[in-house]
Amino acid sequence: MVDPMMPASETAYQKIRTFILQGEAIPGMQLTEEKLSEISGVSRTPVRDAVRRLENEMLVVRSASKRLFVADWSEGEVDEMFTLRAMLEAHAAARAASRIDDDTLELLHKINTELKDAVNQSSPDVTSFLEANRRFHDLILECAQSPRLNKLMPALVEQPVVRQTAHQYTKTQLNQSAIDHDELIAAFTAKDADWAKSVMTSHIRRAFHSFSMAAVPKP
Amino acid sequence: MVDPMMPASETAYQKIRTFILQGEAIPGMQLTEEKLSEISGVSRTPVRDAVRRLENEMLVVRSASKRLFVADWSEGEVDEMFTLRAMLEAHAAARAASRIDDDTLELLHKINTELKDAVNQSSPDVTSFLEANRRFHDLILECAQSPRLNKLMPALVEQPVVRQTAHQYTKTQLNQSAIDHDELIAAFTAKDADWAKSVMTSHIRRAFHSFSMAAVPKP
DNA sequence: TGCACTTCTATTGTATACAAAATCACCCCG
DNA sequence: CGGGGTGATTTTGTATACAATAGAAGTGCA
Repeated sequence: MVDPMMPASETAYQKIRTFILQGEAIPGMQLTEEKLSEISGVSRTPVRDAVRRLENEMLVVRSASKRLFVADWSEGEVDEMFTLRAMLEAHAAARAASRIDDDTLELLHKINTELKDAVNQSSPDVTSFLEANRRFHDLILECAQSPRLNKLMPALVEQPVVRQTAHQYTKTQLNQSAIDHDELIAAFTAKDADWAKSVMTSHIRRAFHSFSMAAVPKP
Repeated sequence: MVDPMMPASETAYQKIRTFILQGEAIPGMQLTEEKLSEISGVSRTPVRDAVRRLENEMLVVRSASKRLFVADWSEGEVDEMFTLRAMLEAHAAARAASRIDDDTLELLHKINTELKDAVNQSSPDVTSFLEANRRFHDLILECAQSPRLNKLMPALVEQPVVRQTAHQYTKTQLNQSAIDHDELIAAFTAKDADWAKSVMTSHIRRAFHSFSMAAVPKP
């Protein structure tokens, strides 16, 4: 599936990223460049390139003495992340509403159908759900045609804690995402920027509260 | 003033950044790693580190074939940059309003006094103005205590076009900034997040329109 | 002339060796 | 037993050489 002749720095980026997102890495643990080059099978030079990218996504952090660690956030930081993501994705949705074309609308519909299929299994296929969800949001971002927004978003999505708790979501919660997406498509079809913006804001904030409940279940 | 034992990658970062921001670099011109290592006096390895940082600030861009160029934006992109900056800095101001302490308030006041001094010369000292302005906004950002916001902001400030047109601002426009800052301080003193947010939004959007007029003077 | 193909050159990518810096462990002295 | 320093070890930083790739410039053939 992946390009076998991928540059080493890209290999390193993907391997390390997966290592962190899949939860093999413990938040706060140290990552030496040496160790990372073993994990990814390339030398330290491309590893350092990969690490710079991961630093910008805030998946790894650097201590004052330049040592690397797997990121670890407080509850407040996760909250702030969702807040910022809601602001920026809502803005993206508003821009997309003004710029969207019929082909893109159709594609969004197709992706959301796949998302629904992933949910409507006897036990929902969370991996496929996350994959379809990512593609849905990425397409909107692309449609917003804002290079700067594209640069900023990676620092606000795909965080390990969030990914891991996704498996605890109920079918009802996953279905609500599909319903939100349908309403977004309706707003896009009407080319109503305000509507799209509002729906996206609700969508992200609801995701945050679903996450909070899954992460810290009340007894 | 600068640390003489600065790491080479930091030297490279500052030299290249200055090279671009001071307008010695022409938007769209190619930057080879070789050339950059000559400019900064270090080898290509630390240059590559520096370039990664500059890429995130979108001061340099990479073509599909990985060649580097000085960034060059359309009017629409500058507009979008100010819009995003207004959103995020307003959010930062709101957070800061809830968290600010007396020492920080006093410091903000002191910085704004320096800013006013820079403006109230027979011919305003634009360099000092920009310096004080930067410190004022940086302090608010720090006070917002959001690591993520801190990571995002560098991609939205200090753009070459903006810096260069700053020298064309009228004394009235520069003074208006000082007045905005005073009102921000008032909002912070009252710990009124909404007020702070509104003032910051107006402040950034006014700056955008001042910039537009300076950049594209109407006959 | 136009256009494919091939060589050459410019530029980025990677590995490795060594330098610098930070951390750690230990020992000595009080 | 504690504190401070000192040497060893780990880790990051830098330079350099070479490999791989993209772009440019020719070259020959129709």
